[in-house]
Amino acid sequence: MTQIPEKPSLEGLETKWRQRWEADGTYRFDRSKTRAEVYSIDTPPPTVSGTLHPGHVFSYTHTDLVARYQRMRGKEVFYPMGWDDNGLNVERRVQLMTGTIVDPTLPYDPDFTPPEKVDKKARAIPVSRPNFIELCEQVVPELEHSYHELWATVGLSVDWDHTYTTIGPKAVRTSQRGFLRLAQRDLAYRSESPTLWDVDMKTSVAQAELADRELPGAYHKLVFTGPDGSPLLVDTTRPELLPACVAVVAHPDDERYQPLFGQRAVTPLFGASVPIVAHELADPEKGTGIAMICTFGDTTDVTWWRELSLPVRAIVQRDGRLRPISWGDDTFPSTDPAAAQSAYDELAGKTVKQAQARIVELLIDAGKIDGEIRPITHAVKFWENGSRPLEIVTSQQWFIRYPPKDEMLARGKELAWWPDFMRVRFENWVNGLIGDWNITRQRFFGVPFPVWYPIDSDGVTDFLSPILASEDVLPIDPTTDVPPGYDESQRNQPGGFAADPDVMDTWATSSLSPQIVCGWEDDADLFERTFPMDLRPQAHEIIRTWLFSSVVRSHYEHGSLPWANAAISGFIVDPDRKKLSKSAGNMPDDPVALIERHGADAVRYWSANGRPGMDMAFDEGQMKIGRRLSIKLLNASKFALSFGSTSGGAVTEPLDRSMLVALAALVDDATAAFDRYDYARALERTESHFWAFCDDYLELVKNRAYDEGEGAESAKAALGLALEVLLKLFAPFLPYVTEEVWSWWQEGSIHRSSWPSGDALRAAAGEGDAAVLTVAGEVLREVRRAKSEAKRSMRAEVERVVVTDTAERLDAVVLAGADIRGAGVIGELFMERGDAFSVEVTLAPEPEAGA
RNA sequence: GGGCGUAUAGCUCAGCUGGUUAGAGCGCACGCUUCACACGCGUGAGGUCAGAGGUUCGAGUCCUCUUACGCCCACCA
Repeated sequence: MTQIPEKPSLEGLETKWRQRWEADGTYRFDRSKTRAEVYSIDTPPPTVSGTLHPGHVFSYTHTDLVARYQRMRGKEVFYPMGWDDNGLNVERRVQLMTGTIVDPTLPYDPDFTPPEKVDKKARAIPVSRPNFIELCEQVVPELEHSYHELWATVGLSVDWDHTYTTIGPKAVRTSQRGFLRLAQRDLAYRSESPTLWDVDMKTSVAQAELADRELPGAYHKLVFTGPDGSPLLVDTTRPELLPACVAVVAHPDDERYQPLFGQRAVTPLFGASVPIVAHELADPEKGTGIAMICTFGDTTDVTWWRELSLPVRAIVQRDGRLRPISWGDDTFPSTDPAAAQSAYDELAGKTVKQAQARIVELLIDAGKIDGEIRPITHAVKFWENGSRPLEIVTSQQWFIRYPPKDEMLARGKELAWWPDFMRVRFENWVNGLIGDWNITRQRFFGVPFPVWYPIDSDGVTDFLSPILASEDVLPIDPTTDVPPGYDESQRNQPGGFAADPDVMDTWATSSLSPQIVCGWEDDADLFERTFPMDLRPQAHEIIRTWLFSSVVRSHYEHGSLPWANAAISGFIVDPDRKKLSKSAGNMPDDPVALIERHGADAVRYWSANGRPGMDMAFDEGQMKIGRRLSIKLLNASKFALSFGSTSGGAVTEPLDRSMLVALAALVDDATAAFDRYDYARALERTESHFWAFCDDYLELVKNRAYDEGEGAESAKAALGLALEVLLKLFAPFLPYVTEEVWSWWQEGSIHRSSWPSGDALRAAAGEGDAAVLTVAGEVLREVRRAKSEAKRSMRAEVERVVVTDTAERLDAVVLAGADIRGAGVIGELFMERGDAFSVEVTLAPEPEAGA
């Protein structure tokens, strides 16, 4: 207990209590508790590659509100934090921060240090893969530190002893183990197939990471030669893929082309004879109604290629340039190989974009473009963070088989969604899934596949007979570790082995976050106490990725959901309802500045107004209100305590009992709301109750509390009880100011105290009647109105007040009569029976000025 | 094109299973140095609840359609 300050203030509370909580281990997880006593939270590991913005604070606060509520309800809360430092985004960030780029052919340079200042205009410095990983490992902890600082200041009640990273040894071991188990059950398999490919990052990209962007393009009407030698017009937006054309396709019902099906057409410039085929995905409305199928221009090409069993004529390399090709063989047939070769030589080595420009010139020169080129705008697939459109290349990839859709949908039904309608997003995604989950990334800073491939005596690597690492040696890196039965000298040698060169998709690791934090196989004791978890809080935009893939992994490994509840937060929008983003230029100040300006509690207050699943406008005005509320709590508490609280004393006065009855209803309401993850309602109810408590009850009771005797004792006991309950109800939202006030008169941390009980309050209130305070407040309001209209001070004396009302309500007025007279400075208080409530106020004459 | 959500005072939002004159805070206006708080207190003025139909004794609340916005999915020749 400390002295109540003369002038209570919010300044410095964050630093003071942060340190104290840390020193006392207030939020440390007690792992002696059983599963039933534990509430475990699968925190989203923020990706350290980005920058923190108010949206992060918004949603992470929501989780903390739940954590604090559950803790006060008596649950032992398991609330770790993770950092997502794995993946393509981190690599990109490190590349930019250090001005480097990986060249895997370079040897490790132990003396390499990145430049002090990165010259953004200069070419990136090529570094070896081990050097680059070193850079990542240096940069990432710096990023993590700034995140930790922010979260601690925001007041997240995280147990920092359980922090994990998605690239740390624990995470690598867990994801390698998860992978091996799936591979052993043939649920993970390796296959060569067309894959969406980012030509800048030179890696494949999963369906879940795609984003469409509108790009300008143009229809070119290419002149093919039809079966009878007449022109066959084929519209395309990708003329540069003409050399990769393997067929032309029209809708089976399209009468214009029905006679041609089964015959062949010849491509312009290259003279390749291709079949004319039918498929229902061909749209008679688009272009000329007949399309060329290229390997591969888009995912529809992949579908056609697969379903129509067409050959592969791949021309785009992994760097996005056209590869050299010799025309005239079986793969690239031509009626005029020499002409085809000379045309193609103009394109080889060029980027897709350059090749397009050149081939259009060639086609025009050859008279093979019919009519005008018609510019259009169309959606093109990008990697969500990429800068050039994705291409499709074929390569070796690891895939995870998806479970049958009905099993996945059943899991979605089993999960409690807050709000419930978010389940639909999950179901939409499951129903739209095509193919399996490609978990391979051709990157460097990630979780390596714990796999090698044998090389036969002719030096040919057998990618279809992977050598799996054994679980007990994990984590491993196959590029430095050696498979059983081999030694290092056999690496990349005939008769030896080759390491799997790739790393896992970031979601292949993140999907195991429950297993990572709960200590799957590594810490069976912890796992038993925490898994399956209670809550997955996350944003709705990653339902299709993180939530979905986590459900799949847990379904396979444990035959259960990874958690019982999913709380889906909305995000912040600007006043025009646009999503906040740096690119849109509507990003407000960074969270650190907001906290400095308004205080952590105030920023939390604003966050807490966002109900689960609802987007909310960014509004600093709300933070100001939160700050005002915090200050009010300080002052009102100081006032309530200034009478000397007698906790546990008897509450005997009708007004006091009435207040407690109303408070009990509030507790019930707030508790029920929290149980539905509706923290926003709990706050709103508590807040409005608290202001009414200050305006009416404190005013009504203070004269009596200043006195002595039974009435005063009742007031003090009621004030103490009410303050304790109100502080507890506010504690999840305003952890700093409530802890400060708590420390003035209570032992221990409020955040480890027990959540209030409505029944206990009702027991203390005895025969309380909520109407007493309500009616007293209404009478008081009328008296104030009279004073306000007379432009008199609230302290102005009132000669007499006549209250007209029903008998019942007049009884309530009688019970609070003395308190009303005191609060209103009323001489005489009369009552008259009537049908409607009215109050007649006669003010005392205004004292002479200067008297 | 399909799905989900949102639309209530100038602004940010409540309004739970339909029930008397639609609420709060901010902002605004007018007042008040009231011994917890001027980072305050009091009082007040602001709304055909997006639009059109319908169900009902009764609709902001339920149904249908429309409009606007947001998100997810699909399309991408």
